Amino acid sequence: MTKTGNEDSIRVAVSAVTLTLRRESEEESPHIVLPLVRRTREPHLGDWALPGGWLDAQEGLEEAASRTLAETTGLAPSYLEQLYAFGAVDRSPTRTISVVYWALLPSDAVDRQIAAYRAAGHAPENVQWFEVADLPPLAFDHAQIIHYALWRLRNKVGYSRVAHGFLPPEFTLAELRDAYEAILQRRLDPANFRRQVEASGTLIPTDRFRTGSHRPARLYRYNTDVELADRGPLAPEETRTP
Amino acid sequence: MTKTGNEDSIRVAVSAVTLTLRRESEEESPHIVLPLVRRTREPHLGDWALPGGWLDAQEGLEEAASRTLAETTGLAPSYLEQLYAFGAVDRSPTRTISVVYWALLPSDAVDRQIAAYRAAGHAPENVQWFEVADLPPLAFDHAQIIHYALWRLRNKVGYSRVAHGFLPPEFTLAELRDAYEAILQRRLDPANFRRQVEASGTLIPTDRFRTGSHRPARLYRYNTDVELADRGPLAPEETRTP
DNA sequence: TCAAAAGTGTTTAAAGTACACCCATGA
DNA sequence: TCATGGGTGTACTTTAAACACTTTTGA
Repeated sequence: MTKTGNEDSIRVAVSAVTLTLRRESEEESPHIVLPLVRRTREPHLGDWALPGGWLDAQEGLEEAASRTLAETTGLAPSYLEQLYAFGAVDRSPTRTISVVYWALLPSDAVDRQIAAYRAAGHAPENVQWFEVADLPPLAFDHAQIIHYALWRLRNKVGYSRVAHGFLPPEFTLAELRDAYEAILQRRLDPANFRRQVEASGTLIPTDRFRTGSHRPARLYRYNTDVELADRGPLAPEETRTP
Repeated sequence: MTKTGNEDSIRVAVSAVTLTLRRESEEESPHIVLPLVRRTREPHLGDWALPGGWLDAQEGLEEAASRTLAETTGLAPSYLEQLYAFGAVDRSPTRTISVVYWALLPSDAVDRQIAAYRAAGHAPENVQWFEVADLPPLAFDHAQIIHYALWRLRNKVGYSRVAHGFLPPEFTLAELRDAYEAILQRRLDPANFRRQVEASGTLIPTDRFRTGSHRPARLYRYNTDVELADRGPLAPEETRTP
C-alpha cells in the first residue's frame, strides 16, 4: 500500500448541477434550465462553468456543495444528491478531484431566492441561466457532467418522486405531468398519468383548486411519508457518525 | 467563492468493495464474500478495513482503485464502478475523502489471481475473506460503505446484467440463477428465470454442456454486444478527454 | 354554447407469477 | 428404475398503454 504519494498537490473541489423548470410562455411546455458561471480567469477564461469552489477542511462534501452554490448564485436547493467524483488526470491543468452534486429547485423558489440575494446587495453579473438543450461553450469536463446529471434525473424519475423537486408545495396534476414530460422529453397520456401517480400513494389531494382557464384542477401536495428519492442505506445528510 | 481553504490538509484515498461468490459445499447455495485488510496501525488498529490506499497525483481515480486493490490483495476485477465519495468531517481523525469503488469477480478468477499472487512471492497475511452477512468489526465508516455497495448491487441486478460479473465466460442457467439468488436473497422460479434471461438477449447458447450429476445443462456465454451495466453517458474509463 | 382541459371508463396488449408436467442422466 | 435437476407448456394476475367518453369552467 502506497503510504505517501504526491497527494499534497491534489485539490478537492465541489460543484453543483442545479436544475429547475422555466416556462417561457403560458402556452408552451416548460424547459429545464441551470445556472452557469462565466470564468474570469484561466484556464478556460470566458467559458461557462458549474457553480462551485474548493472544499474546506472543516466541512462535509454536501455542506461544501450547498455553501459554494449559495455563495456564487444565492440558491438553496430543495433536493441535493451526489452525482459522481470526477478525477481524470487531464481534466484540469492543476490536479483536481471534483465531487459533483445535482440539485433540484422549484422555479418559484428560484425567483424568491434570487430576489433575496439581490436585495442583500449581491449582483451576480457572471451568473446566467441556460436551457440544457442549448448550452454555451463549457469549461473543463462540465458538458459531460451536465449530460450525466440529466441522464440520472431521467433515470430516477422512473422509480422515485424526484420530479416533485421541481414543484412548489401545492400543484396540479398537469403541472406534475409537465415536469415529467420536460424530464423524459416525451408526452404522457393524462388519463394514465393520473391513475399511476394516484396509485403510487405519493400524493395527497387538497380541498383547493387552481382556477385558471377552463375547468379548475385540484391541487395536490406531497405525502411526506414517502422519500423524495431512494438513496438506499445512505442517510440524506452524509455527515452522520460512522 | 472561497479560493483558498485548508485544502492542503485534505487527502484523497481510494477503496474498493470487491465482491465474489463462494460456494461452501456442492449442496448449499453460494454466498457473497469480500476481502478485508486488518489494520496494523492506529486509528482502528486491529479492525478490518476495505483494501485501498492514497490517490497518486499521476493517476486517475479508477486507476488508483485498481492499483491499490492489486497491491494489497493481488486481485484484478472484471467489473469496476464508482460507488460514492465519502467525505464527512468526522469519518477519520485526519481529514480524508474516500472515493470508493465496487467490483465484481468470478470465483475461479479469484483463485487463479491469488495463486499467481502467492507464486510471485507475496504473502498477504493481513487479508482475509468474509461473508457479507457476517462481517467483523470494521474501521471508519466501512460497514456503511459495504452495505451501500450491496444495496447498489441488488438494485442494479434488476436492470442490467451485472450478475455476470460473478461468473466465468461459460456457465449454466442454474449458476446464473444462483448468482441472482445470492444477490437478491430470495429464490427464483427456474422456469420463469430461464424465459426472462432468454428473452433479454444477453445470453448466447453454446454447444457444450455441464455434465455433473443428473441431466446435463447447456452452457451459455455473454452476448458481448450488451453492456455489463448501464453507466449512462459516462465512459467505462473515466480517463477520457473532456 | 363552445373550446379546452379535468377527470372517468373500457378495452387490449404485455409482462410477471405460479405451478403442472415431461426429459435426460448418474447412481 | 428412480431421484433430481434440466427444460417446456399453460393458466392466471398484474401492469401498462390506447383511446372513447363525460364533466366543468371561462370566454
